[in-house]
Amino acid sequence: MDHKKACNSSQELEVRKGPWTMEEDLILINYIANHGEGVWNTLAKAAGLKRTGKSCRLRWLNYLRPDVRRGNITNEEQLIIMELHAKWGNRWSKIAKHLPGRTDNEIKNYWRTRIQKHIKQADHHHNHQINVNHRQSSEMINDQGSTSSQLSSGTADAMESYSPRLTSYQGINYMDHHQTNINNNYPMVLPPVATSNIDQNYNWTMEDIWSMQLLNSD
DNA sequence: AAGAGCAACAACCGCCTTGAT
DNA sequence: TATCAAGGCGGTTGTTGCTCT
Repeated sequence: MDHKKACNSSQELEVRKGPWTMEEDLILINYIANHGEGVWNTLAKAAGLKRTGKSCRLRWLNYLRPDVRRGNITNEEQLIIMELHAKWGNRWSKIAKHLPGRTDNEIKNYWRTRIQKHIKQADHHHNHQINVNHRQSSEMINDQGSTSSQLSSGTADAMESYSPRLTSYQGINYMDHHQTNINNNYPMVLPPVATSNIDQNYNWTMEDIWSMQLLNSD
């Protein structure tokens, strides 16, 4: 009795972390397809996933949802992001609502890794020019005093300063990138639904997985 | 060819809010 | 009204792949 209880509690404590495997993704997709979203902790247990509800929710919202758009942030989207960030600051989920298919996490990463970097570079360059030309008034230029709206005042500079590296980055085929991740991280054990489609040269995509699970669901 | 450094992204963490009891 | 669980959000970190030397 007590022993059984101890075993159960130790099993309950076993929580997986880190990258999701393809198996876990398929379990989550199938479960949501059949039972719907919501009550994530219960969902995680019921689906047999050794993940927290939070982890399941995040994985679904940011990655597995069929309507998630991935990669290739367009120039229009860039402008919207910069405009809305100037308006609202780091309200990523609010900004994401104005970019259909984009997630707050993706926008946040995009901002931090690219836009913010280029704005800082542009500000630095701008400040340097000002310091050279107007040393006496340099105390008026203060990085620490930059608010989000002030940062956004560097928008034009930032857009101008987008490096060739960024341009080439925009040309990256994200699905290829993702396929690489799948090949590296996911075990080569596919569920029965997928085995008939296994091809050594076939690159699996989430679209494939999603369409497969739709075909598989009754 | 190898390794160091960097960029990009996925995922986790902690805090806050909200809703149910 | 107080308490607790779940969800939502923003910040941060870890991992991976690419580029450069």
